[in-house]
Amino acid sequence: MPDPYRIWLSEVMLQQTTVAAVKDYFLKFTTLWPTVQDLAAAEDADVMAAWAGLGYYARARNLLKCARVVAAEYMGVFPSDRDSLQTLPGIGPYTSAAISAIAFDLPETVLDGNVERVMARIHAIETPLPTAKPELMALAQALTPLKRAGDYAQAVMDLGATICTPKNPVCGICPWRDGCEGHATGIAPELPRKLAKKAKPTRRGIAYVLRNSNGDWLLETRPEKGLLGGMLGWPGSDWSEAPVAAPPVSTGWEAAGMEVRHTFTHFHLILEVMTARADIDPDIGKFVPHHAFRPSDLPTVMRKVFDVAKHRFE
DNA sequence: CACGCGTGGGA
DNA sequence: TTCCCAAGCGT
Repeated sequence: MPDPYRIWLSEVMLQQTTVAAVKDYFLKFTTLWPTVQDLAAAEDADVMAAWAGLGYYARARNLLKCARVVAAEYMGVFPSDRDSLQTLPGIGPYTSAAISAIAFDLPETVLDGNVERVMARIHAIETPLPTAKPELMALAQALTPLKRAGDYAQAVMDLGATICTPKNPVCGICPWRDGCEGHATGIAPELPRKLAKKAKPTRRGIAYVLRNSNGDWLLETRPEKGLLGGMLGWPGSDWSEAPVAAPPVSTGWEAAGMEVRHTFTHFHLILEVMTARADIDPDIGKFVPHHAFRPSDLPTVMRKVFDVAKHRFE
């Protein structure tokens, strides 16, 4: 049997994330924390730092919560049934089915974006997502085998990731081409249809990068909830149309000269970067010693700020 | 239940 | 440059 801990970890990392992006993180996590008990015993800050750059940071917070529940209430043994799995933090309909099927060989139907796309195409479903989801689930259930449902699920997901791709599907080499109604009618590449998305607004903000005379960096741990929750970051203004400057100390701030641009799920952000050196005790955050500071512990937008600011201290 | 929540890569 | 995403979940 595959190690349920590793299946769970990989499935959570793969939520809305490509295999290429996950690979190194999976190796890092399994090296640092080989078992769910090891992960459960880890420091929050270490787990968040190890997750930095992978995005959707609520996944990391829930990952740790889940590990601690499994360690404390399940004696370190993951449950095998969907219903129990789905009560755990960060495990929803997709992940519970994937763990049941892949780790425990139970005949659960795994429905992710790949399976939705493959089902929509082979059955030529023109109903747009998310409306079509229940229909696609029923079609996926009808095809799920009683044996090796996990292998089957991974095969369909691999098909969706490599051949039945969102754009430019390679129908010429597809093993399901003959039975594919979408291919027969020539609309496969357009499926699944989706409702139009909202445009992303642009917000602005100011980030403050402060070092003291020891070379330590002023950073804050962001609140648990919300954007970049629980992650390290530079103190700054709010992010809005008209940000209100809020430097952590009153001193001679200088603009770094280059803006940082970053796009989140639902808005574009343009950050002005201000830098200063001062030994004033700040109200916000705390100085991280020079030797303990690793830019790789920061979420990507904060690492971009560092990349712009660091030249000011050379 | 619609929305908030990251990132890097490809077209 | 800009847009589209990719193995979803929580609220």
